[in-house]
Amino acid sequence: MAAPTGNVMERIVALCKRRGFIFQSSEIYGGINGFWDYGPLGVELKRNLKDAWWNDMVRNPPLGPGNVEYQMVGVDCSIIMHPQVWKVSGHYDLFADLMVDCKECKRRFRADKVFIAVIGGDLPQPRGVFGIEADGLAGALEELPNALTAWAKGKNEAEFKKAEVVRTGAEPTVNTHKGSYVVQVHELGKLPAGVPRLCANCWGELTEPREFNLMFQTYVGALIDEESKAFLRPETAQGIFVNFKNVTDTTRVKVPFGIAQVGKSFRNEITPRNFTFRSREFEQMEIEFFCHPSESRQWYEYWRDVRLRWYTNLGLTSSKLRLREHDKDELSHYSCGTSDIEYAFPFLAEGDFGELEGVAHRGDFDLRSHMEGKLVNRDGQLVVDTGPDGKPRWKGSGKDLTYFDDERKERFVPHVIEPSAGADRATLAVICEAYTVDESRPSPELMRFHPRLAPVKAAIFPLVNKDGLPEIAEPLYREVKKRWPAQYDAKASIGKRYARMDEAGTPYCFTVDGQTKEDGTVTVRDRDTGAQQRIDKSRVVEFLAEKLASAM
RNA sequence: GCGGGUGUAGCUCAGUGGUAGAGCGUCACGUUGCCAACGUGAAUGUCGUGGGUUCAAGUCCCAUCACCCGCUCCA
Repeated sequence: MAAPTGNVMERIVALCKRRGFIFQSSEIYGGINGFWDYGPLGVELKRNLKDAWWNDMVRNPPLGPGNVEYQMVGVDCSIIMHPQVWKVSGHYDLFADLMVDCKECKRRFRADKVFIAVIGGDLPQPRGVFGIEADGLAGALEELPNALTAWAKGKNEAEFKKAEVVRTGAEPTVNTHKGSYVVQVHELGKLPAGVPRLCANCWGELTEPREFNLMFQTYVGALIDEESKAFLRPETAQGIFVNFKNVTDTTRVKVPFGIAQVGKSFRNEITPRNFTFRSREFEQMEIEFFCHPSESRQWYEYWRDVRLRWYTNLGLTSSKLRLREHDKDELSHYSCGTSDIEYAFPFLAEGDFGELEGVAHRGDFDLRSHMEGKLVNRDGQLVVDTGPDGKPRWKGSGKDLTYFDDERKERFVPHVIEPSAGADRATLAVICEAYTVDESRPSPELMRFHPRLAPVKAAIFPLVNKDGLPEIAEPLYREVKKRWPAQYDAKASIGKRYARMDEAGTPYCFTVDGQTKEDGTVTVRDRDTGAQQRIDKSRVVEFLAEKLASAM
């Protein structure tokens, strides 16, 4: 076969299509943006990955810090939940961002991050107007001198090129060689009549603020009205939080313990891109780990390390993986620490990494929210978000989600560590990692999946499709496939059959040949090295069991 | 959402307004007897989709969808 052409990612996408790992959703109708299907090999691969996660994290998790045992249990929650869940969790407000676009430079801003400065605002005709991009009004005032300089230079406003900004009283003043002007800085949502919305980048005209809703909406019941509106979950985590009390009431788990869930989530991403990396429908593997507040830091560090190790154990090379601790200004308002586990996907620029999993220290934010109502950060304190009437903006359940620790004789709201992994992203990383081109091989393209993840574990071939060889190979195949996904192939040359298995990532091929008839041995061919050895055909299942077990 | 590029067989891609093509893959038969071997044959196309121009459109024009790249966005 000719050497593969095109860039690495294009070749990976082509192989995924060609061999049935991943197809575009609704392809015969032209596809649908942001949705993908797994084919026969892909579904096995992804299932193996999810099974590995469930086994390693839920059924048989590693020992905790100081070799303590802890409990892990699972749940499987509905995708559509009570709409109040999303209002209290903050998704409803956060996902409905107002955005503005610049009609000229085409940049997009969050409406609450754009401020309009009016110079000489006390005059009927302001001396100048420009936009400032900043986080909050205070930030906008801080940013004013830089924004003014940029505007003066960009719009060639000679008078203001060397202007000085001074703060006197409530409003800043701009001093130039010609005079001094009061500056008013307005929030975009509270612009006085007649003040234009201008871009903070090119000072062009901005659109009206427009709503971007990142949650998928649907209606529960046949009657479509505002009352019946509901949402497809944008994360699996909330199902765990709202079942916290159910789990502690019914399972005898004791803090520290974790609840895990694997399932689909939905987000109306603005720009789905990069193959399956950013999809609108995706699958998550999430753990919410509940612990005493005094131990939360050590559990956070524990999970961060456990999760990173899990990926390396499944064959992702450490040089392409990294753990990135979020900066303070990058943290969500509730988080006391977050690390991303990232992978150097081939579709990213050299040196860039894409998120596989976030491990977040969420404090008591989630359980408290579902007790008290939606929380906001006010001066470093998480308090219930209240409306103009002083009542909670979004009411919590009012249920007691505190935990009584019998050993400590103490009641508290557990802190939460959340390792939240993307099943599709991990699958994609595994595919990218496995994809190998070795021009020295007769079959240059192969998928070097970790044997535990390989969609097909073994292939059984008669060297030729006659001379009594199929009569030996077929029973062997039936024996193997009782335990693992296996394939039988009697067609084409032996080299072509090996090559097909290389592309599917099958780690071992067993070939029945003339010698098998004499001494009962078959050859085992190793995918990665091409090396062969002979073993007795009665040992094939044992051989595979050893190889697949040691691979864990 | 913006700008640029691409879209023809399962994959990779040729195709000058005038008959829809190649290589690989797939399937069958033969040969072969441990690494995409060889021979013979076969199947496979809404030329992304919808309009328009034209005697005639894969080719030109318009719209639209999808994918890739760059912005933007990603709680």
